[in-house]
Amino acid sequence: MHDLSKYPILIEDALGRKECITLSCRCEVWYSGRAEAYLPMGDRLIIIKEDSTLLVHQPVGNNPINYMKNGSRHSMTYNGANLFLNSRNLELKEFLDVRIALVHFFNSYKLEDNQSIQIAGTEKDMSDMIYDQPGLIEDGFKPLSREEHTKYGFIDVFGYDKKGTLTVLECKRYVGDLKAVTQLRRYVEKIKESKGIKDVRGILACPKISPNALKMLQDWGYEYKSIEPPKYLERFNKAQKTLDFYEED
Amino acid sequence: MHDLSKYPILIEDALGRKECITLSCRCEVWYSGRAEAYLPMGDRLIIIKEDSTLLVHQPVGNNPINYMKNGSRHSMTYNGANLFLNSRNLELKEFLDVRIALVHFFNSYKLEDNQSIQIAGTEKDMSDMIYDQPGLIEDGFKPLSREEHTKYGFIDVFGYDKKGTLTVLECKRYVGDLKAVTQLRRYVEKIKESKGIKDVRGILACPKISPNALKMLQDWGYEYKSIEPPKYLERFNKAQKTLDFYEED
DNA sequence: GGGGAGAGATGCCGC
DNA sequence: GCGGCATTTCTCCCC
Repeated sequence: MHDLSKYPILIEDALGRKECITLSCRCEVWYSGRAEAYLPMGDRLIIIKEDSTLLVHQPVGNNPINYMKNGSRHSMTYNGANLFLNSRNLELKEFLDVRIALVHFFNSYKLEDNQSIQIAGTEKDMSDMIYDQPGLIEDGFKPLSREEHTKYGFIDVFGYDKKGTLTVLECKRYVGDLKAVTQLRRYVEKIKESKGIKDVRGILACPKISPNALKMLQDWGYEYKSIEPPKYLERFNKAQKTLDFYEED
Repeated sequence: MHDLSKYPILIEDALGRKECITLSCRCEVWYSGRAEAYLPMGDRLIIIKEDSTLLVHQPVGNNPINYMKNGSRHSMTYNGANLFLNSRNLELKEFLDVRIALVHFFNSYKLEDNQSIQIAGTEKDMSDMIYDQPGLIEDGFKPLSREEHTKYGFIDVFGYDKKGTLTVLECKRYVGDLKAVTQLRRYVEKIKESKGIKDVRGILACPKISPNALKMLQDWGYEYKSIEPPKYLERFNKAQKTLDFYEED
């Protein structure tokens, strides 16, 4: 591990074979691009993926402390004392430089994975649920078709209430905040302007709402409807993730 | 590598020693919590950090495809055919389950790092720059305070122009968009209301602005000022990252 | 702990 | 490519 001279060729070979590289090392990092950053010497885990994505992870925390997006070019050199990992993305004008003083471990391996994740419980699922069960908003609410929905851009749901008043709905899957209210306001005003109608209702549909957001909402004459986002996969998950399932498999 | 029975104890020991774990394996993943998700079988890199953060990375892409935040508990079991990595965070009501069919490599190592990153070129730097050099906005502009906190949010910079008109400034470090304009509008309206003044200017300061955002800004009588965010560390970086620097070191 | 807003946000879909 | 917006956003700061 302490002979650093072998790593430039190991890295080059692994990059050529499009392997996933993991490098645990003591290093310092400079970044220049959308901002300027410097990270003093410490132990980190560096990952280079087959698409040339580069991640530098500290030993704590969710997010990489430094990174380069896919499309970057990486090269490693050795100067007799340190390894230097230089990454650059000329299109994005981003540069990342790592000085490596010590390597704790190195591995590279070709990963085979062409699967995509399936997710339920998003804001899209929520607006779909409201389309299918408009009574969740209120009796007599009639959403317009999805085609017209797309025609008006980014409005989650809109339709007519039982009195025939045009109604704009903004869905949030978690706590409705000030931004959600201003977003709703913008859509209502856009609809008023484009349709030439003065009487348009605005409803914010979310499981919770912050106190300030509720006040602003009411000040502007809009409404809040408490709605839980759907979680379609829940039963599927519970059935699949029991150990019994796999023992039979 | 193909004897999976050893991994539960290896993982347990590594977790006990607060080492950083990297596990490259073929697996499928279930997540239940803020949403519901399922990821079919494929090769991934799993990382468990000393603070119990867990990341599942596919061989491409910037972000983890699944993850658990720090504060989660992890355990691994073996049923004679597969390994099961179960993570749960009871406080956040989040659950992640991994079925591992094959291990490509495993490593754990204690990482020592108590350094923090230094960043320049953020929005805060931008409002500081304007506060220090108010002439960047226009001649005679006099900033009163930074980050004025109001009940409807906080304002980056506000002050008086040379004619004595109260002026609200919203700074964005990149392209100003519709959200930035509605944010500025919200602040201006709040100031008008709380101070009881009708004549308040609103200026959006950013290097670029989207066409729709500019139109909305002008429709409402606000202004756009092109300002580049500062990059204080740039010279420092250029000096430090040359190889000569380290050869002398 | 909740609220509000930035982020080197990222990623997705639309035009 | 840009624009607009959701995100299992994450993170920070402040109340």
